[in-house]
Amino acid sequence: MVQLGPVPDLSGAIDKCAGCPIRHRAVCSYSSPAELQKLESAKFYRNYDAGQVIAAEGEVTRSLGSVVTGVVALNRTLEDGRRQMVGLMFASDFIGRPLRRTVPFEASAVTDVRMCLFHRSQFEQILGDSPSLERRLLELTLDELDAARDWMLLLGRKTARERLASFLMILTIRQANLDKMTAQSGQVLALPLTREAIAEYLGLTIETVSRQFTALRKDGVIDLPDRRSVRIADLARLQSAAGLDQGDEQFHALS
Amino acid sequence: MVQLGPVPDLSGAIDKCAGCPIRHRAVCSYSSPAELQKLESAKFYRNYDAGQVIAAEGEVTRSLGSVVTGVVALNRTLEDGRRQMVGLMFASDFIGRPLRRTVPFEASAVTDVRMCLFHRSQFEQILGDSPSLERRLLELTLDELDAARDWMLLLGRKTARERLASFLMILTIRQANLDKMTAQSGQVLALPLTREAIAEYLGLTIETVSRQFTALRKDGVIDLPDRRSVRIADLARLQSAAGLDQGDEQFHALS
DNA sequence: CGATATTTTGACCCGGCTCAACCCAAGTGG
DNA sequence: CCACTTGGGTTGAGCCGGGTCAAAATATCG
Repeated sequence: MVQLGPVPDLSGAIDKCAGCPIRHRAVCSYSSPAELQKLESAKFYRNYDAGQVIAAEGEVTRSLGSVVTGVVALNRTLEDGRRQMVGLMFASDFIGRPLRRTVPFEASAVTDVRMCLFHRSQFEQILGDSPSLERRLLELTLDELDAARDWMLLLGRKTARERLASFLMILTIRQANLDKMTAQSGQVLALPLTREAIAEYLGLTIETVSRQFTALRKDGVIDLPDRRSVRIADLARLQSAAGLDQGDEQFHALS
Repeated sequence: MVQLGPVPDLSGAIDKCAGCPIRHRAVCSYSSPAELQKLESAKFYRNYDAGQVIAAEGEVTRSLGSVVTGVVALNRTLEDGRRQMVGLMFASDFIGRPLRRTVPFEASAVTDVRMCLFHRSQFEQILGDSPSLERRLLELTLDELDAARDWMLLLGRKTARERLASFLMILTIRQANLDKMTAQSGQVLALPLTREAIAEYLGLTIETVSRQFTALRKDGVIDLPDRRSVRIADLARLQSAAGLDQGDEQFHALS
């Protein structure tokens, strides 16, 4: 089902940073042309199929880099198999920790994924004399920490309904921002995650996620045109179902 | 009950960095003597009483800095009052986000606390031309992100018993490291947190925390000499009660 | 069109929450 | 010195939201 190990697909290794779709938001977005030159010669691309494991839990990783397209999930697992997602990375997000040998979680491709990668030692070397790279990495890490803290509130205190509504709100706002629009009722979301992945994100079971989808639909908050899309029928009610009324900071900080 | 606002206690503003107890672990630990000079002239100390709010949720903060002594909790709150702790900071941990105007959580002193602070604008300026400061801040932020992810696993998937055992393990290892020892059975912990704060940390109610303390005691895993201390009667069983067997990465990464 | 995986729905159960009472130590004032 | 208060902690009884187990419904794919 799930294929292990990276596929050494080097197609597109000749791509230029200049035309890169994540050029203005990724870790390299503050880099000068000179720095970009160094990064450009060090980088390489790799593609992963949906479901593929990018890095196993505890594995010694030799490379790290940015998501160019697609969605990557980070998961932690208990011995008995209980799994909790601890990170969900979209285009321009940076995966892999400089200054650390291993990753304490599993990274897997949720959709087909294209990564822009560096060998760790090489990246750390460039990082060492590139303050702009380091500054951007610090910013990205702070953003992730904020997201993790919102997520902790969700996991620790919210009901199943609030969790699912929060998740849909996050996706809605994110997509609206990407489309340079404001979120609004009628908006249609393409869900990149399976029910199982959503359950892992929310700290619930698949069954509960499914029931809450049904409940939100019956309440007229959302429509479910098909299994992989959601139409936001009533954004205001979705937001209040998420346990956050307007004016809350969370949904402004999602870049 | 809880006193709002910072107490302008400037006692000890003349302290030198050289003799600082957190000199070798805080954000300044990589700084050269020249950089330290700049930091030294910009810093100031402030003390807070146990229970005092250091920064309110959403407040525009004008300063940020390191915990010198004591323990600080970061909490997020839902409209209806449900609270979840999202950060627990000890000596040498850094609080406050450079490059951000507001904090999205409440910071409050769990014990009496002493902070080494900087005005935000001044700190950001120094940060701008001090790669060693920025490097250390990145490391500290990455460490916090790791801790946040472990915490998410706890909140999303662990039982009440596992949560409390995990919390006690974390405190045990942290204290052992501070004492330059290895954690072991017989070790006695001074709990800095009330039952309420522990419940906020663990995403549980006070009652459940109390019941789990009793259960662990009855099972011979811990002793409770008094309400604010715990004796680790059987470290191995505590560890397995935490849902992590030996060899797990988590308890090595706690600095 | 089977065959397999994903999702939904149903029935039942249980761990942790709620509500309430009680305990205990540390003030506090008469 | 003692009655009373106050705040934190513990314990008990009962309930309920979300988990578990099972089966049906609905994709998806050779």
